[in-house]
Amino acid sequence: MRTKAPRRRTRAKQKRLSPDDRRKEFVVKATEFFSEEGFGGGTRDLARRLGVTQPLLYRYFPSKDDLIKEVYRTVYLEPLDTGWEKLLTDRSRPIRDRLQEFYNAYTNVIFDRKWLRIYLYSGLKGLDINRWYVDMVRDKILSRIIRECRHEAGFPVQSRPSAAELELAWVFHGGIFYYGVRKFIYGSPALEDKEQMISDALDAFLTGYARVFGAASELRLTPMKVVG
Amino acid sequence: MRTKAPRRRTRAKQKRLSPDDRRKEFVVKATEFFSEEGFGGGTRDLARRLGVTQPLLYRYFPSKDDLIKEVYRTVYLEPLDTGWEKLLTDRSRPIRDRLQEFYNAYTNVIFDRKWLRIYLYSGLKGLDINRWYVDMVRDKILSRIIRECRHEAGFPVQSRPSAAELELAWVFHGGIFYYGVRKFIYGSPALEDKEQMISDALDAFLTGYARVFGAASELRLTPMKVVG
DNA sequence: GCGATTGTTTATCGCCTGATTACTAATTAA
DNA sequence: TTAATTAGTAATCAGGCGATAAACAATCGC
Repeated sequence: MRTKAPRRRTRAKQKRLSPDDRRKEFVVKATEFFSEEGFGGGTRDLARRLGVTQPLLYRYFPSKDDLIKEVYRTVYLEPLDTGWEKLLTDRSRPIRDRLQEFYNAYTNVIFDRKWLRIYLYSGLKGLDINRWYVDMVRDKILSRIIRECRHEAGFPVQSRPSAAELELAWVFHGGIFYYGVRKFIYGSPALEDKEQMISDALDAFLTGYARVFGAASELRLTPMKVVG
Repeated sequence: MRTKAPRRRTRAKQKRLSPDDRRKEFVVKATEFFSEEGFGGGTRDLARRLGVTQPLLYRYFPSKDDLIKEVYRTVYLEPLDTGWEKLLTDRSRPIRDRLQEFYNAYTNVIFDRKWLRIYLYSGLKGLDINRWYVDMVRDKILSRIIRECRHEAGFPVQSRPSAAELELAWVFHGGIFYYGVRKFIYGSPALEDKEQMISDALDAFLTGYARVFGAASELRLTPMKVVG
């Protein structure tokens, strides 16, 4: 049916990239594609966006699902682990500075439309990788933050953070996370400079932590001090 | 298999409900179905779950999309507007009590697997109804909370809340919201009693608000009654 | 140059999807 | 009882899906 026979017409499409480059290009573009369309997006649409034909995808990935797994891998694992743990535990600096710098850096990574959308999609699918990520945040970030808070307050740090402490840290962390969701997924107008938001949230968290857990006893006491 | 026809072999499936009942049943079950499967879920699977055949859906809804719209409507609009605004602005009670009670009630509604999942799916789709909901939270809940905080602190309340104030309220609100996401979508173990979490988050928010925007001494942050 | 290798496309398969039509049978009114 | 109405089903359509096989064409070793 096509204008096939008469002229040679080398199709402009054919680029014949090296396998490695192709593969990387596929994963990068697939990440953009699936982050917008969801993982229900079709392989034909994806191929069209890539400027190649659909079966070519199957030369590089055995199945759509394998491609998706690679997308998860690059989204979740690649941008992580950039020395954040050391940053958080460097007690030569004030805890507030450390937390501000950490959350500046952390949000520079995750406050990205692609990242956030893929994260939410995978969360809705109930994927293991999502549970792994949540556990990682709890164990590598929040638990550490609480330990630093306890150290700052003169509490014993060898004991595990209490459920209530962890929960308050989660609310703080989740509140910051939700700022990104509002801005980059809901398209809500960003009401303020990101670092200012983090600074204010940090103030609230640190003073709140001191208020809720800063009583003399390590046992959970309801805050009894009535201010003024 | 009713006691109706002795021989006839009436198929057990046929129930012939009244149109109103059927329709309502369809919407309710469709909400459950789509909340789990996402809106990419198939009409045949939905029909199977309903115990009817797939074409019957099209007798009650012109298209799958119309059914989905009805699902949104019942999820978003039905459980809302239960006198929360009055609760928030009742200045005969301490602001902390009001906020605690409000968030207890609010989370009783939205901390529901169905609700949260549909909310997130619709957010990822970028639907108008989602933007409407976010605007509603901002204008009807957060702005009001800030106004009460300002009143409590002796600030002028006629001026609009500043962007920074609104942002701090969003972080607080989003942190609470994210608790529900963690618990009901990610299946993360709920670390603590919900109302205790709200109480602690409230302490952090109110203390933080006072620290960031005003003199802490002028805010009454803790409940009157002292819990042993 | 030439053949071998391999990146890329064309054509297609089987299955599933949303939606429609024509029929069946339960209910209602006379 | 009987005829009209309508809830519900069986059969099916056109199109899209993921995936495969075979044909084509760009590159590389020689």
